[in-house]
Amino acid sequence: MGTSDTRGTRERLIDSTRELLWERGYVGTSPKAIQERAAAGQGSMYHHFHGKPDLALAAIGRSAEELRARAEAGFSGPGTVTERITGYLRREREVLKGCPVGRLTQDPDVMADPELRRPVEETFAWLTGRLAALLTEGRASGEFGGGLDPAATATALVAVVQGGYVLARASGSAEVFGRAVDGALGLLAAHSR
Amino acid sequence: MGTSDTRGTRERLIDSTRELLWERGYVGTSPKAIQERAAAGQGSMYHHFHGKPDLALAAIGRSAEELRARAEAGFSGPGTVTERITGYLRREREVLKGCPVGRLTQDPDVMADPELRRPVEETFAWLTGRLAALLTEGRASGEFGGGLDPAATATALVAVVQGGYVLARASGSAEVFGRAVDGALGLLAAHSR
DNA sequence: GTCTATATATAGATAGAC
DNA sequence: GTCTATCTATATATAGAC
Repeated sequence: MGTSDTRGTRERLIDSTRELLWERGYVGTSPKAIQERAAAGQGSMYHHFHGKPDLALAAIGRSAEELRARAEAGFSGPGTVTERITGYLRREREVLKGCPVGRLTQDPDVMADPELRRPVEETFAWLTGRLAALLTEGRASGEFGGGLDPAATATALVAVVQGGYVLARASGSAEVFGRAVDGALGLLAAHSR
Repeated sequence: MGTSDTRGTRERLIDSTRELLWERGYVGTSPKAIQERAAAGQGSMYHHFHGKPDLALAAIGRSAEELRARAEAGFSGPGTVTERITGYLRREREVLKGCPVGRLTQDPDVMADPELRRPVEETFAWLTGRLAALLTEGRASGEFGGGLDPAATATALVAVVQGGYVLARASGSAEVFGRAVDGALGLLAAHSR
């Protein structure tokens, strides 16, 4: 994320909030911790933002945007649908840190606030829809059999990624994430022609 | 869970801690909130438990035990392997509340404490192993093709459940969980003979 | 824009009376 | 076993000087 000194206080505050939300969640993140990590004072933080929720909104929006951009980069690249989906699933991730957006679904205060919740909801709706479109494309081109349900399969694939993070964190091993993905790809392969 | 008055203070404290850990996580759960929900005083809580971590340990152990028992009930029942796995995946769940054990993987203070973490780790190791054994059984009996990788597939299935919770919470809709499960079962069906 | 002072509420406990 | 008092640290700000 690059919390460099040249970024300006406002940006550093957003970055440090993103990191802390990722590591500790919303309830576990205090203004003081944000300030310390950003090397900013109390006054600076409350000058640039109205408070913790306001800062969290900026941070969550940024993380959601980044997730989307990274995924889209893989989806719209070259290759068959299977190749692009495989690339997305096998892309390098900081698996043991979990998903910076997905983890927010476990934060009651985030989910209770419509403003904070929206980016989370939209991110997964977009991601699932995008994968479903790819699968539809693959079915139309004959890459997959007609029995494949694009919407359900797309949802399952996104779930494997999110669940893969959970299992990796539970076991303390990034390999488990790879195993979940391999399992999903193995099943998907059975649907190929 | 039944926080009835007849259960004894100690049990009520464990129950209310389980509920709060489920709803708000470890960091988001205060001793005061636990006491209020259990209708127990400060003194009672610290008489029965050494503090928040001690109480959390009892609560997490109980939840892990319950998850395991419920899963095993479905796994060891009658029917083909596919039927039993389908039964497990489609079993009724409080989907929008998330998984009481899986959500703990997002709690940094739980994962940082080896004692609190162990039940979480063991639960998913057991669950994945148990499903892998079932899939191996199904492959041996010819229910699935030889190309199916039991360990990877089992991991993917557990991930679909955990990720299904995440997506359901993100969208605010329990249906999404069912869609993820349907997608996984659709893929698994392609591996059947 | 940033800093320091100040303020209220809650977290997470300990001590000792009953 | 349970209750009340007390305690220190932190959460989450606001106010006003510089």
